[in-house]
Amino acid sequence: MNFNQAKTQFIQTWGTLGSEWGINRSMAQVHALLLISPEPLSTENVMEELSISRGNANMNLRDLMNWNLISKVLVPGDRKEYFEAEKDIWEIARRIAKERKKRELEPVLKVLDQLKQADLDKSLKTHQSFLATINDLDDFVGKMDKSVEVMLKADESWFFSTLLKLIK
Amino acid sequence: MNFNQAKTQFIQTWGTLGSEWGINRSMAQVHALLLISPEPLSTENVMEELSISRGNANMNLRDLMNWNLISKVLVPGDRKEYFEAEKDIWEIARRIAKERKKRELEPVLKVLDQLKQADLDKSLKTHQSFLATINDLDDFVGKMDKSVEVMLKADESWFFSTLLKLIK
DNA sequence: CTAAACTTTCAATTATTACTGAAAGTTTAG
DNA sequence: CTAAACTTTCAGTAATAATTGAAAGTTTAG
Repeated sequence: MNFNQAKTQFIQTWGTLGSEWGINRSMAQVHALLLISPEPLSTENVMEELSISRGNANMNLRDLMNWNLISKVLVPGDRKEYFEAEKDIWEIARRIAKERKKRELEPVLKVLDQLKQADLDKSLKTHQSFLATINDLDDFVGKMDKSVEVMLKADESWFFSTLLKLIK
Repeated sequence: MNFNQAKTQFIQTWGTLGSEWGINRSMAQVHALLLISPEPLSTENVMEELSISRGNANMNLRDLMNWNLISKVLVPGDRKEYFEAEKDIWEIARRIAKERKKRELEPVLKVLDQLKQADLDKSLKTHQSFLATINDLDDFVGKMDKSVEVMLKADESWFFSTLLKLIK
């Protein structure tokens, strides 16, 4: 396998993985492209490399900025904007975890807490069962949330070594 | 908020969360419905409760079986099939983690390992950068994979207490 | 065996999500 | 100031994913 094949397959694979995890395929591909690029790339570069439109490239670059996964780079003497990706995988994982916690975990926790307040008749089996599930989930999601906090504060080697040395 | 409102909102919320994580909305809703139901439900029950078609109900119930999240229950004297969900949230999390590991993590690891073999010219910056990213990712995804293994072997209280007591 | 009860399949349709490209908006060099 | 260089927006279109419902398949009671 030569470089271009490998590069294409990497971008492809990352795109597929992304879409399996609810991330827009193109966004994941743009990210992959920037991850392996030694130099910052312009919108045009991205358009060409991935054969996508200007609008698409622009939107996904903007989204990646909102996820804190890439940043703008100014090249002196050039009016174009260039983009480069954070390359530290652990840092990437933390930023993704942070965003998903904020966007998904926290809202769900809020809903679960509200549902606990619903006025139920505890003599009914259906209501009991509902409450039990909600309570269990709230507890679990709360622990997940806290775990992500731990991860956000931790450094990589500590985090994995704590986790992994216990497998033996 | 009364029971039916709470129930509807829970099913709704779970469906939304599911689709944010790459899981079909209906499948997540069927799962939510079964999670809070004190009794096993038939395909007809599911169709009525969620106002979905027979085909849709059947497919999603089958998928949930493939994910090991629900199982068939036989009710004596009844030819219909009934379904009940695993209710232990930690067990649910383990089964989901197990499946996603198998379906998504492992294939990606395999690709990354192949990409490491690509024949590259290490004097080129682009190739160096590619290889560095692939290596870092492979390492990281490998650790994630191992962490899931730890989780699969662990029991809940141990797992979270190990993780959480270190936040202080 | 066979007809009723039930489950599964899948082509056609509908809903959702993503993408394009041209126009509008913004910035800056001169 | 203004025209060129660049970025953003968004209505229309295309691609993808999910759903329906009727027909085909399967099982079992009698």
